Amino acid sequence: MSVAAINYDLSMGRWEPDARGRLEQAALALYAERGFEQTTVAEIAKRAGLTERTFFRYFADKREVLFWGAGSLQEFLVGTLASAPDSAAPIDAVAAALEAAGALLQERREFSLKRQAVIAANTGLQERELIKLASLASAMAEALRRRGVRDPAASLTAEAGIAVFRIAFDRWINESSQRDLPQFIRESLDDLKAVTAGR
Amino acid sequence: MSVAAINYDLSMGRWEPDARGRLEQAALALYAERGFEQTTVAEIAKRAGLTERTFFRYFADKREVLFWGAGSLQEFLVGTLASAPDSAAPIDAVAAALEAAGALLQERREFSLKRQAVIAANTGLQERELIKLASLASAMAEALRRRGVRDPAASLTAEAGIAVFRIAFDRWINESSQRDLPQFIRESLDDLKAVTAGR
DNA sequence: ATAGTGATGGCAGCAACTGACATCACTTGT
DNA sequence: ACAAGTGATGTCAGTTGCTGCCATCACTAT
Repeated sequence: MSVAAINYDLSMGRWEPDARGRLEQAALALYAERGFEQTTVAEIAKRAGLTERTFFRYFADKREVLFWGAGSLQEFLVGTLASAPDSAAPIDAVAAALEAAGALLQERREFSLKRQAVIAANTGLQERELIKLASLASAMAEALRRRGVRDPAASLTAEAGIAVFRIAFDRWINESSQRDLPQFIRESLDDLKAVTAGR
Repeated sequence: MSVAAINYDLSMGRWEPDARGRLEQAALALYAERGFEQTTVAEIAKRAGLTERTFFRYFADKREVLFWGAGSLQEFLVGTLASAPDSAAPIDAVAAALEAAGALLQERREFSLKRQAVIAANTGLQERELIKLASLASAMAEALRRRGVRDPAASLTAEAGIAVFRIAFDRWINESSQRDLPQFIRESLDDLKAVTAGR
């Protein structure tokens, strides 16, 4: 293992900044190299210059380290949704928020590719991703309710939005074409509208 | 603990029939009584008159014991979808299959209530449920493709169907009204159609 | 009877995760 | 400058989920 592959060095003591970030980087690198199951938490911690116990202070479990960004993504979506014009139909407000979020994700395509490859290789990680998406749906449904949308429409709109996002994201990751993620989202929404219209 | 609460007796040797069923019943009972995390696999096995090692021969992990039925549900859905008339629009064929499956679930409402209460109390179990639903969606998408539906439409239709089912099932479980689950599904689909039409 | 077969038990071991407590680096008040 | 305080980290022991390996049991076929 080359020294360059390690993201700490011996001159670091305790209290080196950004322990969480170092753990995230170390985990993603190791999961990508050897696979999720073949990586122990102790190895991640060691690579980050910390101990296993400290890992579990930052992340609830071995999987969560890949999903720390979900929180800020959720905040962004809810915020964008809340500031949409009142005139927008709920489904379009949701789509607009997802497109904006997609534009952000797009800026880190390399990272997204690497991360998704790791997740795709392990069912436990897929489970975690699904519950994060479900959490996003709940948060968006709540934001819609604050806009006066009633249930079940609010929940259905949010769930439909997440379905659209999932399909669009999947195509963005797996198709070599360099098209825009927001563009994929728009197209998927149009497809959903066609499909639910019985076409 | 009363003797009646135990689903084996000392006259049983090895080779008593339906080990899997006994494990399922024991697990659901214990998860409902003390909660999922407070129940050890050893306790489940003991209650079923077996050992921990045997539990893991029947179920891949402690959560899976609650989801054994998902396989047959998936077969049923795919079969029903495959035998829908060619004239039916994809979304309506999916809805019809889901309604038929809902009619089956309805026959065991007590069991469904108990099981959902256990799942609702634990995020790990919710994760597992989500991936089972995602698997259902994949299987339905594949069935649609065999009907000639192309791909983003097939995936989107299946995902939308699962979203409809989730919302309908949730209402069926949590609303005291004794309305039909298939009826909830129809209504949720209508809501989705309205919502995606921009209303 | 004997050998074979499939289900089960027993045991050792690893890794994920947790609680309790010690220790260190840095800050604050005086 | 020094002591007390604070928050992040280390250390260690323990539980539990889960797996591999081999022995054992009940039953079946020849």
